[in-house]
Amino acid sequence: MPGGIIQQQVQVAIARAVEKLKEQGHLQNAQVPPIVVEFPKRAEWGDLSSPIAMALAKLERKPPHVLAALLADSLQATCPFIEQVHVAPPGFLNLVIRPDAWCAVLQDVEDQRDRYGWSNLGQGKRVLLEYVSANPTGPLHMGHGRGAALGDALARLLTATGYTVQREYYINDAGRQMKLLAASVYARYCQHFGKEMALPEDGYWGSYIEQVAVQIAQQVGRTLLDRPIAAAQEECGRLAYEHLLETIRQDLKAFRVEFDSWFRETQLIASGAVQHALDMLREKGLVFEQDGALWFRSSQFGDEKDRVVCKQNGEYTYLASDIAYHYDKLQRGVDFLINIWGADHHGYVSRMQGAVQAFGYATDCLRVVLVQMVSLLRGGKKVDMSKRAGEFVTLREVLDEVGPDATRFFFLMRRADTPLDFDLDLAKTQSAENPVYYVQYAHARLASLFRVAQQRGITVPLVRDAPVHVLVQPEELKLIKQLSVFPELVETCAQTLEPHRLTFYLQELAGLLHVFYFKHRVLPSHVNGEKGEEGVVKKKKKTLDEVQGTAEAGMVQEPVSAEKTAARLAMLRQVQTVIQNGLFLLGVTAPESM
RNA sequence: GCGCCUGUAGCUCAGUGGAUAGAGCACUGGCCUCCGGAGCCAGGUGCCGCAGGUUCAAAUCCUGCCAGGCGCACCA
Repeated sequence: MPGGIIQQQVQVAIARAVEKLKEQGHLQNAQVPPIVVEFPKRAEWGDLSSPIAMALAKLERKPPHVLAALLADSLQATCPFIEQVHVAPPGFLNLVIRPDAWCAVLQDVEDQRDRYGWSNLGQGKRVLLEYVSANPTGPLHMGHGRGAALGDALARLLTATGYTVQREYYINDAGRQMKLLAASVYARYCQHFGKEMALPEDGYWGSYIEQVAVQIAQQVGRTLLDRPIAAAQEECGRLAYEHLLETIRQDLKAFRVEFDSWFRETQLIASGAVQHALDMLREKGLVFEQDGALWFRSSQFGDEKDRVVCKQNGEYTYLASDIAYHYDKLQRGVDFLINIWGADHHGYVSRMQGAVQAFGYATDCLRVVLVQMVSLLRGGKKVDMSKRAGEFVTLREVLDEVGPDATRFFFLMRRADTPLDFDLDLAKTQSAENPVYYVQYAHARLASLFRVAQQRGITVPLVRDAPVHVLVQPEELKLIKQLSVFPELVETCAQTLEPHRLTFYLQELAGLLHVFYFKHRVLPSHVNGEKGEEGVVKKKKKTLDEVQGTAEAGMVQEPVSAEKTAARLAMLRQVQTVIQNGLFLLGVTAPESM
């Protein structure tokens, strides 16, 4: 697993050292455990460390510190960029890297620019990513929004790591829910013209139903009033479906979430695909009749019990459609499927994986990401939402209130499988407390710095033209090290399907930048420039209290040479690139100014 | 009752076997004559739900229990 460019080199060096021990007969085992290289938790343990000796010790049944010492000697002797190697109990290898070696990271970022962090991990494997897939029976709510943000981020991450991604929205436009929608809208339509008509008891009560009914009334006038109820309802259903789906499309567009394909359940049924899928299962003996219904033997695949696929009344269940749908997806020549579902569907996972298996595919051809609930916080209190009464805050309302950037970032700040409290007030605040602004501000601040530099006639040099070896301050090295981890992080996010890690990474990176920026000057000061020399900023007498706030930083006394200015500008350009790349993968904009 | 998910600082949460477990918020006190103060610094808090086990090493893996959420339709 490729970490930063330095980590990779260290891994290679350790691997060579291990081979050498083998040749010298210190190791009996042919097997070499994975070579882990990581940042140690404490600065005094060096720049990088590896527990490799402990892993080897286990296989070799030798004391870890002995193996560690042997490896240390070998590394010390052969690796010019490793300044020192220490062995710490019980057998850690702690490495001090020559500070200027880290500059390779900056060159790496500059070479790859907006492709830094991208990789070919997926080797072009085809992934079909299905997300949102909300029923067209109402506007999108916050839960859908979370799924949308997650799906879009995953699509970006998977694309960036070398997968070929198709984004699909599955439209459940058949079945009971659509009938209820039709009846509900028809009732409101009739009521609009003063004709009495009761809403179905378990129908849709939301006020948006009335709005749709009014739209339909304007569209077709009174023409449906005289039609037989069944036909009129069907027509209402069709029109309502079109309106609601269009609303969903527009909401998603406003959220900057796009799909490559929209797949309709009714098409699946009409084409006979559902029947075909069930026939195939029947041939395998995985479908049987009982009590006048048709059942899928899902219990053979870890489900609690068998499930009905065709009801007594001859209609397919949603499961039948979904089985056919997943078969269809698998048949399209993809390597695996990813579904993003609401966590309330978790009981459904084993059934679908069963279906996948039933068709002869491995269970891991289908990965399901479950997304937990979203609650809205306003004024520190939860906003009541009753889906039954159709009273919930829609995604659109939140988008209008806080904008797509903050909304996306907030949805992605938590792991998918933990419930999310969405703090509306926090999402709207424009200060450091708001993580989105904190990160975006870092980007804008750099953009501003480069603008000022340009105004002063100072160009931002390329890394190869900059004296980057002068970057030795702790704040500088921390920044560079953080940049070096980015490609590995992107891969981890893609592999675990967990974009939230990226939000944490970006907050850390932004934090490191702000600290650096506070402590160190980049451009030559012109306050002191009255003497014509850039450099030392005037020291002012400080009280003890003030020293507490600013001291230790040492930034007030620091001279800014032309070299440092050039090196820092070159470095900060790369920081900006990585922030930009990271935000891009989350679908959040990187503003030049705010 | 069965299944899935979650229990980590006052709150919200990171931490895919490594060393003395972290961040943000909240609270307190500081820091702007110059590159964006939308920023920074300094203060402290933890039987990592509980109990066993595996391991040189466990918040992390296994088992059991406790608590919360969700699911257990011929609805989607």
